[in-house]
Amino acid sequence: MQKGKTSRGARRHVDFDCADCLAARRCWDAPLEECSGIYARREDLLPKGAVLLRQGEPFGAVHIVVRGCLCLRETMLDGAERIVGYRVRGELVGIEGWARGHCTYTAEAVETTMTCRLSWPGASGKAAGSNALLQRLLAKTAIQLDRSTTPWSGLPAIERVAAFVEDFVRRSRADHATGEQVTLPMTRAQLGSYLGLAEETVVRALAQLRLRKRLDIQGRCVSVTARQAAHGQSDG
Amino acid sequence: MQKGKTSRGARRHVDFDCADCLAARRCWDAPLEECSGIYARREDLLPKGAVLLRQGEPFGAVHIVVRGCLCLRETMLDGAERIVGYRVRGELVGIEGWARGHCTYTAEAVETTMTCRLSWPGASGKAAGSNALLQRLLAKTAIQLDRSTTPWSGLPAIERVAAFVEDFVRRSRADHATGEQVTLPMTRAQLGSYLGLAEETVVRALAQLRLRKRLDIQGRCVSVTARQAAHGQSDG
DNA sequence: CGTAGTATTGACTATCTTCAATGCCAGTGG
DNA sequence: CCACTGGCATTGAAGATAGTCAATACTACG
Repeated sequence: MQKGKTSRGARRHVDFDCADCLAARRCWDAPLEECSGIYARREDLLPKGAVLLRQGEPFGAVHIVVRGCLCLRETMLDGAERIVGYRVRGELVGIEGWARGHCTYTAEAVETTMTCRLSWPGASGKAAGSNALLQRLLAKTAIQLDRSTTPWSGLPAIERVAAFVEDFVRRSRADHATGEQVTLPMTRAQLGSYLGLAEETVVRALAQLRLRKRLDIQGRCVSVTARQAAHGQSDG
Repeated sequence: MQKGKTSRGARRHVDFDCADCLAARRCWDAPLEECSGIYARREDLLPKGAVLLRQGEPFGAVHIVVRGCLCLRETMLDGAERIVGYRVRGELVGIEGWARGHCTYTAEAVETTMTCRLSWPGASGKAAGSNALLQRLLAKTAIQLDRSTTPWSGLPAIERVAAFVEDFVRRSRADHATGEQVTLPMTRAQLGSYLGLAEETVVRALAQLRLRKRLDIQGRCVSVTARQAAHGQSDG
C-alpha cells in the first residue's frame, strides 16, 4: 500500500485536504474553507461483514463514515457479545480508541461502507491547522455522546424500537425531505442486540408500530413520514 | 458576581491557570505543565439539589466536576423525566451543549458539589494554548462516550445494578486502594430512573447482591472489595 | 430446486412493574 | 422530650411485559 500518487482514483490511499473533497459536505455538515487543516485518506470500500477495527488492538486512527453503516460490537467479560452502537454517514469511529490507547469495540460493516482515515494532528507537518480538526472532532464526539444518552432504557419495547428506528432514519437519510425511503441495514437480531431485546420482541414491536401507523415500515425499508421529518428538525 | 480579585478565597470567581491549582490532578489525571493554556474559574459550591444547567437554555460554558456528583436529567417529549447520567470528579458537564447550542439536560447536584467553569478557547486573549485544552476535552469526551455504551441494556436487573454500582465506585473513589468506602449519593429511585428499573427492583437487586456477596453495600455505603479494585485497573 | 440466513408467529415461563403497606430516620415544632 | 411529618428504603402480592423454545414462512443466491 504505497503512498505515491496514481493517475486514476486520485483520492485513494493519499492524504488530501477535506476541503477539496466533493463529499465533504456529507462529512462535515458546514462547508469547509480552503486549506481547512483537515486531512484524510479515502480507504478501500468495506464489503458487508468486513471488519475495520478489532476490539483490543492498539489505536491506529480515527475514521469517519462517508457512506454505509458500521456496527460496533463489544465482547463482555463474560464472553457475551453485544452491539453497542451504529455509525452512519458523517459519524466518527475509533475516537474512544485514541483516548484509551486501544480499540474498545469491533467495528464491522453492516452493508457496503466507505470510510476515510483521518490524519491525526501532530503526526506530520500538517499539524498547523489541527485546531480546526480538534474543534470539529470535539463537536462530533460531543454530539455522539449526546445521542448515546439512550433515550430508551426503561421504556417498553415498542417505544425503544420506535425511538431507535426514528433516530436511525434521522441520522442516515441524505437530505431532510419527507417521502424518502431509508433502509435499515441490520437484521432484527442485531437491532435487538443493540436495544437489549430479543429478536422476536423486535419483530412484534415493529408489527405493532406498523399496525398503529406510527411507522411505515416493510421489511427493512422505512418511509419517512411527516412526523419523523418534523422531529428531525430539532437535530444538529 | 464581580470578577475583581478578592483578598481571600483567591481562586473564586477569577480565571486561573489549571496548572496553578492544587486540585488539578483530580481533574486532569496527568499533571499539567506551567502555562498549560487551560483556564478555569472555581464556582460557588452547589448544595444538594442546586441546578447548574437547565435543559433548553442556551449554551453558557463547559464545567468540570471537582468534587461531588451531578445528575443529568432530561424531560422527554411525552413529559416524562429520566436521569440520563451522573458526573463525578474529573468529568465534563455541558460539552454536548457546546456542540448543540443549548443544554440538552438539566444538571443538578445530588450532593454538595464543587465545579469549575472552563474558559472557552477563542473567547478571550487566552486562546493561545487552546490546543492543549481541546485535546484534553476531546479525550475526556471520548472516554465519556466510551463509558456511555450502556453495558447493561438487556441484562437482568441484578446485573444492571451491579454494573452501575461497580462503575460508579470505580469512577468516584479518590485513589485506587482497596478497602475504601464509597457513598452512593443518589436515592434508589434515582438509580432506578437511570437504569430504567423501578425503585423496588433496585432494592431487591441490591439485596440479592449483598446476599450473594457480590457487593458489600449497606444503605448508601459501598465497600470496595478486591474484585472491584482489580476491575478498576483496566480503567483510564 | 435446495440451502442458509432471516423474519414471523404461537405458547409457555421468567422477570419486572405496579400497587399497597410498613419501617426507618432526620428534622421540626409544641 | 416527644409526637409528627416527609423522604427514603424495604417487603409482599398480583398482574403485565418480555424472554425462551419451537415451528413455519420468506428471500436471495448458487
